[in-house]
Amino acid sequence: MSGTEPVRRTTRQRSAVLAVLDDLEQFRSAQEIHTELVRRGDSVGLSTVYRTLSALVADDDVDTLLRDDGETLYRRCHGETHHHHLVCRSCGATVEVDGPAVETWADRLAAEHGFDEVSHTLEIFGRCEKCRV
Amino acid sequence: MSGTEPVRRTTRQRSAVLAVLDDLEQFRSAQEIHTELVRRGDSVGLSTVYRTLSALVADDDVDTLLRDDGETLYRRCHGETHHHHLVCRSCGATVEVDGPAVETWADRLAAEHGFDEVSHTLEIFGRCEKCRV
DNA sequence: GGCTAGTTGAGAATGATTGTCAATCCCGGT
DNA sequence: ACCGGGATTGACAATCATTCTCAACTAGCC
Repeated sequence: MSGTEPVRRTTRQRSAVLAVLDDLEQFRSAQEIHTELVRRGDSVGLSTVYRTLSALVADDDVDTLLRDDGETLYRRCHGETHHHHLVCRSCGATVEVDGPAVETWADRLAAEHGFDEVSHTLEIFGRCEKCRV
Repeated sequence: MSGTEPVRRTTRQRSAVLAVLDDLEQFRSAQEIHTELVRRGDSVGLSTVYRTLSALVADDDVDTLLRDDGETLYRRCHGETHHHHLVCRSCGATVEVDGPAVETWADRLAAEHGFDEVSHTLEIFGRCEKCRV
């Protein structure tokens, strides 16, 4: 079903958002990305930032992360496959990690309890070396 | 530091919120809990619902869960210790699960990358038996 | 150069959550 | 039972991220 990715035109705004994402290594909120665009003098409407990010997520070009306060963070990821993140709470530095054992554990557990269509979220937060006092 | 839990008085409102939490087996949003209170004719101000839930979370009497859309869900849990949840996406039925291997894996991984003050979030979503078509 | 459907953006709307602050209530002391 | 004061409440405003609206704009194609 589908596979018919809706056509995405190449616009100045879309390119600008992608440029910011490519430059930033950390997870950033839509608001922060918008601010960065303004700072660069390459201003893009806030609505457009949200729309573009949603499209990128739908196309699996960007990863998302839900912060404790419910705000959504975005980041361009390198790994093609499913992976998790080890994120620094202060600076946002991110390490992509695999957790094959966790995946199978979660699936088996769910199956044992009669659940199907299983998915899971797993993120690790901490403080990286550079952010120690 | 601290240990001095601020005193919590016993009020009608606090009891009402706890009563609802005890009756419900699933994760529920603050808004839903507020609505349920009104339905019971045991109305409590929305601010108070939020305040009470925050206090309960601070006292480790209630567990929270962040839904995909960023809304916070609350539930009274039985396990004393740290645990995770297997939650049904349609009906909210919840199974409390342990994941000792995951804990150590996460901690070791974080340490290897020079992170400290590590915490993590892990929730499993699926569709329970009763909710199959 | 035009056509047209996808795209944009300013601002309004939504919805959860938090802040304000005067009125009210719990509870230990009396 | 009666006080007094600090904890608690609640109606409402304020905040904040995110989504919606819709007229104006533009990329890609003839």
